[in-house]
Amino acid sequence: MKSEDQSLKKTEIIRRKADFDRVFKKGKSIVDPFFVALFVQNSLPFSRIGVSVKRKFGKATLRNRLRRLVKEVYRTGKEDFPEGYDILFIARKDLSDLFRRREVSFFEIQRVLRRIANKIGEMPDEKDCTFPDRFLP
RNA sequence: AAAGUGAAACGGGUGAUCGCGGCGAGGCCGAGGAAAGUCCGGACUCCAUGGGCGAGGAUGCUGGGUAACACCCAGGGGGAGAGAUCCCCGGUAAGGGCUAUAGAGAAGCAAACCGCCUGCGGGCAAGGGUGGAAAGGCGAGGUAAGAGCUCACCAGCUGUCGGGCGACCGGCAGGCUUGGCAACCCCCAUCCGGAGCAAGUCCAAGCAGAAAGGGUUUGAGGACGCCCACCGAAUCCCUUUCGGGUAGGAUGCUGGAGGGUUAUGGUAACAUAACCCCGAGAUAGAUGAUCACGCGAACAGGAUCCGGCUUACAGUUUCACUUUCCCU
RNA sequence: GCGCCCGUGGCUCAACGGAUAGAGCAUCGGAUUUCGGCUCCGAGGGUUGCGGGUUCAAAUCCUGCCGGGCGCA
Repeated sequence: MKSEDQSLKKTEIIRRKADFDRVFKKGKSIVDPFFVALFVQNSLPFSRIGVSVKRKFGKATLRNRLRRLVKEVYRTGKEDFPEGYDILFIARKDLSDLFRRREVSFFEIQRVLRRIANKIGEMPDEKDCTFPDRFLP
């Protein structure tokens, strides 16, 4: 997959409850001031993302905006993210505070998510399982 | 022109690039006035069905509108304001309860602290004082001093006559008078069966219930309780306990008490008719991002659907009206 | 989508509609002690979550918001 493909289909978003449960239960975590990222391998030739936003984060418009920004960052920069993972971003309180003051732009979310994506790629103990999964349907 | 009152409308434009959801699939459509809070009212679905009583709840001036409402329109009374206008609304001579402190006395044959009068037995409720409230108000007559004791006016009550569908309004007469709180219980009138789209229906997958106890054709049980009718079960019903599985898909799911224009009826809310229009259907949940145009800034994102109410809201526009000032 | 509860000093809780909203812990000051603790005495600290209403009078009653918690499907 090359960077020309900037579409984001339904299948590239974590939707089923079982998938969410799997990430929550088995996923490894990366902690950032704005997000906690959980990720796990998904036996697919591409990655899927999900966003978890608590009701306490803000009102519905704010929660929707965060989801859209995260999806937009992933869509326009898939080459920055490793393939074959389910990645779940959980918004933290510091981000909520900034959101309420409207001090968060697309580029800041992009910067933060790229930083997290690089860390996922660097995780050493995951490499063992990466290759066999590529031959699965 | 200034100050103000009341209605109503708009509320993120244009272009480029990359994207998202739906469907009859190169096309078209794709969040709001509040989508919100979930405070009311319905539609719809299930509880087998019908009726009565009760409990509980809601509403509360009158008439009308509506599917219905706690909403809307018109009217009545009271209050605030200079006015446009705004706010409030059943019953206290059915009963019970509460009215602290202060005060002589706080709810009915009232009471006498200071006081007024006196024939020293007593009489009085005008003045002072207390209080949110002192048993009609105010003025005159009257008297030893006083009092609806008498009279005029005003308020209230009862009766009566007239107007209005009615709430009420107006006139006359009477006897002289009844504190406040029902957003305390209560009374009266009217209305309401219960649960909710995670309702409900179908398909697929999966596990483990022929588990244990109790009940029942002498009627268990049947969605607030009771009663009547009715329905109703022997591997197949009801109930308690323990244990196990699923969290996928379809349907409900959007064309409706729907909008717009015109005409008619009505003071109006609204109703009726004709013609035209079709405007989301997701399910970790679709509208976004970047750039340019000087800035792009409110509250805020559908989840079964409608009618209201309430709350939030940058900026802007329109209409009607009031008061004051100036000019013609 | 429904149903229910709570909000009072820094914390945990009281208060038939009636006086200056109380109690314990905590805080501060003093006494006691060589010092500290314990103990004793005293003091400060409240928009009763916010707004409007009923009432002579509201933490209490009614109502609209705000915040928090619980239960059912």
